[in-house]
Amino acid sequence: MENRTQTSLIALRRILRATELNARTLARATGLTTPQLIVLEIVAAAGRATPKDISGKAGVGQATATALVDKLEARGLVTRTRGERDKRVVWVAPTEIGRELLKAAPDPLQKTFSKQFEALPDWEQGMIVAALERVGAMLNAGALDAAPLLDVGAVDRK
Amino acid sequence: MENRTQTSLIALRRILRATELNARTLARATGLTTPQLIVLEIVAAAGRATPKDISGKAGVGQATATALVDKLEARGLVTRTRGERDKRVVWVAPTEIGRELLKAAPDPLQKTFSKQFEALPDWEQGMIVAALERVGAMLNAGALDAAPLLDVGAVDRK
DNA sequence: TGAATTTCATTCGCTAATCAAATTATAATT
DNA sequence: AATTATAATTTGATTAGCGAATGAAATTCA
Repeated sequence: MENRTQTSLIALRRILRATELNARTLARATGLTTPQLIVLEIVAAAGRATPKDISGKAGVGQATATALVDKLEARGLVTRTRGERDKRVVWVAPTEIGRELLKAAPDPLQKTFSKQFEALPDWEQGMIVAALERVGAMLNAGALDAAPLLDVGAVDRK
Repeated sequence: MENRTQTSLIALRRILRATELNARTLARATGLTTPQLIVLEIVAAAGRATPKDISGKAGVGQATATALVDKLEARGLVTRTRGERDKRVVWVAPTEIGRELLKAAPDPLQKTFSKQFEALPDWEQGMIVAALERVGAMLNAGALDAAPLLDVGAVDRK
């Protein structure tokens, strides 16, 4: 593999690691787990959301979304309300406490990044945006590739 | 927040999302979960490793490392051997099957990325490397380099 | 209209990951 | 010899997540 490819992959991994660490820190700081926090953010950003919305945006199954909402509801961070028009749906909305929690625990990584990014000269900001978008496009291009299925052997059970 | 900052954050999220999807795809393809795959890669890259090594490199607790090694051992992908010199330690080493699994399941995301990256004109490659490193540095500015638990699944092999 | 189908949310049963604390065995130190 | 340190494991708990099944409501269609 070429040197530059290697270098770029390493750089990418550093970025991923930083975000992973950040997620854990944030989780500890708020007393919520990362998926719970994500759900709360989705709900707060949208004003209200159904479990189905949440499931789609958070990238988890509906059952999991329900379970996560359970946790948040138990902590008084969100409320559930049956839909008026369509009684099958449940609207999940943040409580005041939920909103305040998000406000009080702003993403430190995002903050750090924003601050530094905004201090960069114009040309460099442009370069970074272009590069990130390029990389994102490249990574998403492969998302549709079929997964090579391997015969790893039977799944063991005890 | 400025527009460009916003744009760059969105681009970053797209990258993260792609890697998450990739981890799941990979997990399905190999029949292993992401943490299991990471452990196998660590072990294979080093030739052999103790649970403590694994714990450090994967960024999980020792108990978790032991549990993950259990799974891999049950599937015949790694072996455990007591240390000769120091009988407290356990050396975890990949089996032939384990090595072959890794060889047969190259990271699809990494592959896609590499292929496209290498097709880029020289100046653009340079730009991307520079931008990624810049971003990595910015994100890591506050954080300590501690736990490299990556979704991307590949530990450097040179 | 009434029956079949679809759509949502939830529940249930199960597996995986993870940690902290306790335990066991071995090594090193005093 | 006794103490302390280190390595791995076991134990007990929580969280996340999936898939299948269930129930309720809306929609389609005959």
